[in-house]
Amino acid sequence: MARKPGSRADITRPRLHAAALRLFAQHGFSAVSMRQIAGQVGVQAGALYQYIDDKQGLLFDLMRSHMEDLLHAWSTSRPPDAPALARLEHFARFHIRFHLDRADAVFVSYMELRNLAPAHFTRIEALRRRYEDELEAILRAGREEGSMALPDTKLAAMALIAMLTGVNTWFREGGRLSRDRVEDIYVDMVRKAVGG
Amino acid sequence: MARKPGSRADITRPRLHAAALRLFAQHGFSAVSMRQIAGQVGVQAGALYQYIDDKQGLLFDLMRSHMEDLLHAWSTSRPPDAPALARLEHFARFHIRFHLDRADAVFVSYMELRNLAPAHFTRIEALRRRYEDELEAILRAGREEGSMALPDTKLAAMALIAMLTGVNTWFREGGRLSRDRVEDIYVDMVRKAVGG
DNA sequence: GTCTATACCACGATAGAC
DNA sequence: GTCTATCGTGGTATAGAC
Repeated sequence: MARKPGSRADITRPRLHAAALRLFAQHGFSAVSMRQIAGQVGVQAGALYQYIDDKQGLLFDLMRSHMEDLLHAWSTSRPPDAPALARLEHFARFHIRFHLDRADAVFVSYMELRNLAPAHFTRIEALRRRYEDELEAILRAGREEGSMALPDTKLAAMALIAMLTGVNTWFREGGRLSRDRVEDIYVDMVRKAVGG
Repeated sequence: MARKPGSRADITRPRLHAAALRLFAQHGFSAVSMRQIAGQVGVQAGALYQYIDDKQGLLFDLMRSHMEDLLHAWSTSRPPDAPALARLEHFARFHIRFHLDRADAVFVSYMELRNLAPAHFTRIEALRRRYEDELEAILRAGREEGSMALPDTKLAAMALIAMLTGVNTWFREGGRLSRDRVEDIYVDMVRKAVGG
């Protein structure tokens, strides 16, 4: 599609998404005004409606992008064939890294679900469920192999994801522990937690 | 203090707290208006200012009550002297039960920290830290006893709390698993995760 | 202690000029 | 594609009657 003279959509759209994500993460969806977002982008509030249907649709776009990025990144990172414990370790390291790299998107995607319209909520939940299923498949494989002792793989998947995502709540770059060290310690706990 | 004729403060105050907690949990602090809260309480919005300084102070009161309830409940539930692994199991069961019983307060206290004034934030964080320290003390004892293998007790405490609190995000009463069964499965994972 | 009434301000979203 | 201007609504908080 030819770019019209004077068109700046390819600059403004990413700026809009970046500003909205940062502000929603910092103050919460309802606490942020379209005028605030527009101020960060460098346009007037009315101009934003070239890119969104309404404020709530903007939130949905941000969450969908995040979940699709997550699923895509995992699908290209996932190791093809390996023992389940190795795949579990790979998942844990992938999860921690991906989530630490996108703290704002993670925060918004977990905290603002209640501000989605029901139809949008359903679609985001389906994407999240697909990701949880990826972990659960590894745990089921481990149980079948006999390398993991798990009374309930669904519940274990939820427990492990909560634990791993929790890194985001306290980790600060430049703190007492490096990312790699944190990863190592979590991997150790994860492997032991599922062990037979 | 003598109760004036027509005074209904002892009815209205708890209703205010209950309504605010439920609405904040459901829609988010910023998305809820004083008029909405007043409607649930059965008074006009202006009347609420007999009980609060402002909306933000109401949020702080709710969070402080929750954290003080938590610390008090733990201090009366905590077993005096026992092996660290037994104390850890007791903590895990206490944590899951207490948090499932107060889903709204837990949700608000974790999600709305960003809406506290800095001075209030500091006080809530101090209370939360005291609770985390209770778990960390158990983990340190376990390491000294030799019953737990933990490279970093602070990090392990954060990981376990995130995992246990995560039950709130998916557990539904009357679902596939009973509370007791969920507790058992989590306790099993927690014990294994810290194991030597 | 609660009411009605209201001051004052900001919100999301749209219209029409450029 | 962005601007200015604005519509209609609803926000927090307060004042003063009862």
